[in-house]
Amino acid sequence: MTGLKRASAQSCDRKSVNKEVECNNCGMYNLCQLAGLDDINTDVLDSVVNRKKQIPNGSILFDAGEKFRGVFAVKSGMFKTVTYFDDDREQIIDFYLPGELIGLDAVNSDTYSYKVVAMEKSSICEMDLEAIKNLDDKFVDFQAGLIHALGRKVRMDQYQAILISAQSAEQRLAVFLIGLSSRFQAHGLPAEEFRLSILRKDIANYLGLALETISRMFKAFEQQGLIETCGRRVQLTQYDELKKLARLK
Amino acid sequence: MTGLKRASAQSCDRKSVNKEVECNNCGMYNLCQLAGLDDINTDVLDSVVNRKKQIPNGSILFDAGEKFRGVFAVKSGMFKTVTYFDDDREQIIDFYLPGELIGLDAVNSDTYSYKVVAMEKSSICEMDLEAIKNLDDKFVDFQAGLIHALGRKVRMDQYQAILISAQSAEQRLAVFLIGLSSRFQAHGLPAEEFRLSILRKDIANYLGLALETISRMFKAFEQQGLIETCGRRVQLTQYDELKKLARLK
DNA sequence: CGTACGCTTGACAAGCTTCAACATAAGTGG
DNA sequence: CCACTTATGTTGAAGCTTGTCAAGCGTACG
Repeated sequence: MTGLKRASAQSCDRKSVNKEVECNNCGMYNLCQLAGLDDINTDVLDSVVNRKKQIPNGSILFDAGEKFRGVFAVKSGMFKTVTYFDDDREQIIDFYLPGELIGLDAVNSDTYSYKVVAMEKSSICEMDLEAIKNLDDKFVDFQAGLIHALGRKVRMDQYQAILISAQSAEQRLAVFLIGLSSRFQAHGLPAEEFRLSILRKDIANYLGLALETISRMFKAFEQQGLIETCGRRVQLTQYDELKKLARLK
Repeated sequence: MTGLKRASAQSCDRKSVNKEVECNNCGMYNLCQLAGLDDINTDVLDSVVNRKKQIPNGSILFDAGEKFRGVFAVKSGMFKTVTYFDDDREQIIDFYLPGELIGLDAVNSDTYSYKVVAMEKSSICEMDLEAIKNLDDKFVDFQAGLIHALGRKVRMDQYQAILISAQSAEQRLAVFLIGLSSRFQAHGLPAEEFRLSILRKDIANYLGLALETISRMFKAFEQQGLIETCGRRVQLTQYDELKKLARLK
């Protein structure tokens, strides 16, 4: 028997962590360049970007209503954005993977509009937008970069939204996994095997399903040979079949 | 018996049309101002904005893959954005109401990424972004306006996405109606009574439910006295109760 | 080693989809 | 303006999917 899952008592690389994103694969890279550095390693950048700050698991990067203080790129780990219903039940808005930008939508407003929580030991780069305004002549191009990034964010969110509203639990979970996979790939990380740091509870919350349904679906996918799991590790062993389930082009 | 619904054979204002948005309530107003006019009625604007162009029902404003040619504001009527699954089933991404901006996310990319269809006789204002680049000194501020608008779009879409993924059909439809209502209100249009130009089929598609379920939910809401309907007209007779169902703050 | 948390599994009930038939409204051509 | 046709919406019955509740297991961590 090959693959991740052996006898359940046997060990596997459960504790493994997803790799961090390379600068040139990061969603902030373009903005970093536009901020004025030709060589990403020069010290010039350090006046604008606070690099690879460590964020412990469970800590809050920022909360709804906090004053805007910059845009963040996930360097490693994973975050979730959260809001609340009238009865204070938590609702997950979005997950953020390495290479993705957090807080973009708050750029020209005063405050952030949601809470951001680290879902594991993570690291981030923080870009100080005030500092960038001082780079006068380059500011127009930097803004154009922001607009481009925001456009991508809108399209990505809409795409995700469609998917979450799929009719069957099977389709929703398939779409969710394919989505994660392609997002890892988009930032140069392994697409068919990764650590899924998201709890069943949070997947269920995000997809609007019961946690038990998620559990059963994972089992069903494994039995169909679509995926293999080992602790938090997930391997998409039949990517194309899973994609067919998701009904995506 | 008061209200919209009388005996079913009786007539009511079925053909009524939603009002058009006033310029100063339109999502494009800020951009129009930033484009350089202090008085919205001056001819200066006409070099940049093609105003109140009529769009017949069912016609395509632009299609996925078409070259970017500007941003649109809905002046009157309603549009839907659409994409397709692998089996060419249509999937609705979003609806656009008077005062809302279409195509913002395509600004610094080459092409549009979805199809936009008029759902009734409508009118739009089109803003030519190339022409705006000529307003050099004002361009930085204009871009800032774009960034602000994009941020709002991201937050609105995320908000909607959360809602659509609500667990029960009842909650989804409640959320959908409240959402429409607040969007009409946001642009100075009547919030508690409006023409719902969206077909059951399209609501179902958008919410990820069967159209029969939508039909039954509408009936249930009417029987609970939450809404009254007459043809395409909808009146939210107990807004607060409906909002409670939607579980929104 | 024990406790807390996350995950799995089973049984049952509720909710939703599907299919089919019908009703109503809108559109078309004489 | 009416008869016809098509599109849209409603309703009922049956069956499947999913949620809920409850119990138990595995894993992580102090």
